[in-house]
Amino acid sequence: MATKSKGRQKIVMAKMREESNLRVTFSKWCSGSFKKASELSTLCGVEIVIVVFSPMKRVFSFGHPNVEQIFDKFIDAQNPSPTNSTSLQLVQALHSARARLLNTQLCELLHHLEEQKQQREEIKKLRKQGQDMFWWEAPVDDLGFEQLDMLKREIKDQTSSEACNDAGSTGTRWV
Amino acid sequence: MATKSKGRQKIVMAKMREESNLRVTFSKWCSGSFKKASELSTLCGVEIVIVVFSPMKRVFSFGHPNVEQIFDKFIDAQNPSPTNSTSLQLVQALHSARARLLNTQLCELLHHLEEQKQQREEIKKLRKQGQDMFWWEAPVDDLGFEQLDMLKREIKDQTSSEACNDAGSTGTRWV
DNA sequence: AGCTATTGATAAAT
DNA sequence: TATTTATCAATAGCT
Repeated sequence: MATKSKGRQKIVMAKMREESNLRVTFSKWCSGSFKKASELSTLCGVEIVIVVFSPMKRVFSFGHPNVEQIFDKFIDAQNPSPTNSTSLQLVQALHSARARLLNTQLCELLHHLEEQKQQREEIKKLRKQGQDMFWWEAPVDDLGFEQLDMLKREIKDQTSSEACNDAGSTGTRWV
Repeated sequence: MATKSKGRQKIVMAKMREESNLRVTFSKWCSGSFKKASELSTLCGVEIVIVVFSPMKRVFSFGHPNVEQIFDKFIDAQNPSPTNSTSLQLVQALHSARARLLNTQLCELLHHLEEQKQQREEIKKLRKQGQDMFWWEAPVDDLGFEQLDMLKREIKDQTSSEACNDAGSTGTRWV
């Protein structure tokens, strides 16, 4: 009898036109990306954080092992003492990304950005259609305003006093 | 004649013992992870940021297209007006990660963390050896204290007033 | 930093 | 939107 499937087929690296496939593809690639990050973390014993804004513009992320710190930090809402500087580290990292791009990727990045300006506008149209959500779009529990406000204050504390010391002690640098 | 290579071999998903391979593996997997993120961004037209702390504890990152915004933001150091909320979005993302882990990954994550406590201690030892650096360890230019202080103030502005509005307008939510 | 033989990831179909 | 299948893509071990 005939084959049950054509198997994986080569695809063009461009914005997917089929909106129905877009959701499935995002789900698969997002999962795959997180898995790869997890494995990189395991193999090399390094810390990694990924943040993705889904096609539905919901923020989705993976982190290891720092997410655990943040988890502990906010699950213990009774004790809002800023003991780590994860948020600050992220800002540092993004900052360093600037320097890295300067050295190696700026031209390439700008090229990609040029190509995708139109594509982003298509996304806005798609978003308006209000599709049913997949698992990765599922809503999560709200913390409310008290926790939000606490988070704000926490960030302020971290960025105002012990920032440099924390950065130094972990071997990271402001670039 | 015999084959030129054994080809890819299966590996155990655990901290690599050979320190010499660790560097190469990190380089390969880091590149692969960034490439995958780039492709996810292209295929699905989504924004993605990756931050990795290398075995040498240097921060390394990839972002698309947000890095460009941050690039512009800090390259234009003469004009410290906070016009976007990228840093805030990152904090939101990490916060949402907490809820996601609650739902699906907490047990698995804690299991991994348990396994890797010893491994992280080995990393500290390795770090002290002061190895030669690979390309991904190359130093980047420093910005100095003025820019650092500006960054701090920028974050404060973003987290103190327009946070909720920004989150709402972009479709993201505090979880 | 390049080469292959393999393993691993995933597009299409169910 | 989970599984299965047939491919494509990433990379471990060498050089």
